This record gives sequence, structure tokens and C-alpha cells, in this order.
Amino acid sequence: MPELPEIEQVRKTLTPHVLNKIIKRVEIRLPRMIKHPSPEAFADILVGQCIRDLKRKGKYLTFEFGTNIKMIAHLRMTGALIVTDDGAPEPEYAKIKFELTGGKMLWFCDIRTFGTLHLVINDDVRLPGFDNLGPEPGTKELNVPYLQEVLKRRKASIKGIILDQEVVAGLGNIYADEALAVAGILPQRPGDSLNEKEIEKLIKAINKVIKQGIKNHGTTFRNYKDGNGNQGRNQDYLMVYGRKGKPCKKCGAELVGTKVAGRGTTYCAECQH
DNA sequence: CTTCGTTCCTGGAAGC
DNA sequence: TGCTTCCAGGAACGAA
Repeated sequence: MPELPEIEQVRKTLTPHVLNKIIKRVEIRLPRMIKHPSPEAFADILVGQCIRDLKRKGKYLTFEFGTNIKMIAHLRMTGALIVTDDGAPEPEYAKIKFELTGGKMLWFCDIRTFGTLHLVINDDVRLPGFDNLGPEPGTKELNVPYLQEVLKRRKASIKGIILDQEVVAGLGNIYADEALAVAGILPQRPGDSLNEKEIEKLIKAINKVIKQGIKNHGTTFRNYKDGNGNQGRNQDYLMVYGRKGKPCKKCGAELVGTKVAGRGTTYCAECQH
């Protein structure tokens, strides 16, 4: 599942390949992944656009053309944006193909096809999920008073709350479990039960696991690949995610697997309270 | 306002 | 061995 660190690694690896390249042709093999405008208009408008910048916001990637047009991509569960040289074998599960100048091909690949593409022209369409993103890990906006204020009126599980992109941008199931493990907080704790000290620990933990994920080029648990088709290596450093039944790296206790906020969840009952 | 269940989808693992 | 069932989960949506 590509989360903030994975998307950041995709952005970094794609940038040198696509910057200042012009889109020559767009081939849409799975039209339902194009959410706005119509697939036909999407392709027509993109042809001739020059990619001037590639930005990340939360788990979204934004292709900017230096005009009033931008393309917003979300990889959801199994999406991948991969660049190949023209004539090289095409990657698996290729759904959308962008032919670029300079002999490069940009592919939107997706096994489960939940990924989305929007073309926004003069803000003609609203993407609530994009417009309402909360503060990013590692920024001064994600601070104790802010999270205290949010948690004050939330009785849902803390895991569910930090998965809410309007509360914190960029966490998914992997880094949510990891952050709670690092902070020593049980995932099922009600949001309003956390004290100031715990909130501070949680913010520090979120910042730490995200930073570590970026440093390690993302976590490849199943399908994630970066812009060059390479895997991440953060999976070797995970404390709890995917380690149900295995020993806790801190205390050796057997890690517990359960379901919290409708998501598979792993934690250490000894270290997390 | 919050919270919760449902939906989308496919590949791989688990189960019989 | 081979078939069927289940599970993985990000975010939009509707209902309570």
C-alpha cells in the first residue's frame, strides 16, 4: 500500500525522467480510472502539455504543467507510476500509457485498479480528499495543541483517527501501526483517552516512522514499486506490521493480530498501553 | 458534527 | 491435486 514515504520515493525517482518532457500521446486502457473529465477530454487536453513540476501532498502526486491545468494521481492500494525507455518491455498491469518526448514512457500500472487520475482545469472540479488534507508529518503544523484539539471530541480508536487523512496526511495501515508501536500506545484506545504526554509521543513517533520510511525508500510488503520499478527496503525495519505471531523486537512477547477501525492491526500487548 | 458499514477490485493464500 | 472462499485496504458514500 503506497503511503506517504512510498509516494515520496515515487516522486523522487520519477522526477528526473519526466521533468520538462512533453506528453505526446495518452493511451487509456481502463477508462474508469480517469475520474475527471471524460477519458477522451483527459487525453486530448494532456497532449502537448509539458511537465514542469511533480509534487506530493499526502498520498497524492500532482503533475504541474505551468498552466492552469494539473493532473492529480492517487495510487490507492496497488497503483504504480513507472517510467521505461521507449521500446522496452511494458510493465505488468499497465492501464494508462503516457508517451513522452525524450524516448520515455510513463505508465500507470494497477493490479486492483483502485487508482485514480483527475485533470483539474482552473479548479473546475473539487477533490475533497485532496483539498481537506490535514498537516503533514514532520511539519510544525502537526503539533501537540492541534492534535489535542482534534482528539478532544473523538471517541473512535486512535488508529482510526490517525488514518483519517484530514487529521494527518499520509499515514496508511502500515505506518499507523508502526507509529502506535513506537509511541507505546494501543491502537484501540479512544482518541479522547490520550493525555498530553501520549499525544506528544505519538506525534514524535509518526514523524520518526515516516522519516525512516522515506530514508529506506518505502516499504514493499506486496506490490509497491518506485518510479524505476524498484522495491523499498523499509519492510526489514518494521516493528509490528505484518509480524503477527512473531516476537516483539523490544520485549520478545508474541505480537497480537486483530482488527481495529476495520483494518488488520498488529501490536505488542506488553509494550503498548 | 462523528462514527460505522459498505463498496470498489484482483491476486495469492488458506481451506476443504 | 484442484477447486472455492477469503482476505488484503484507501477513500467515497450513505445512514444512523
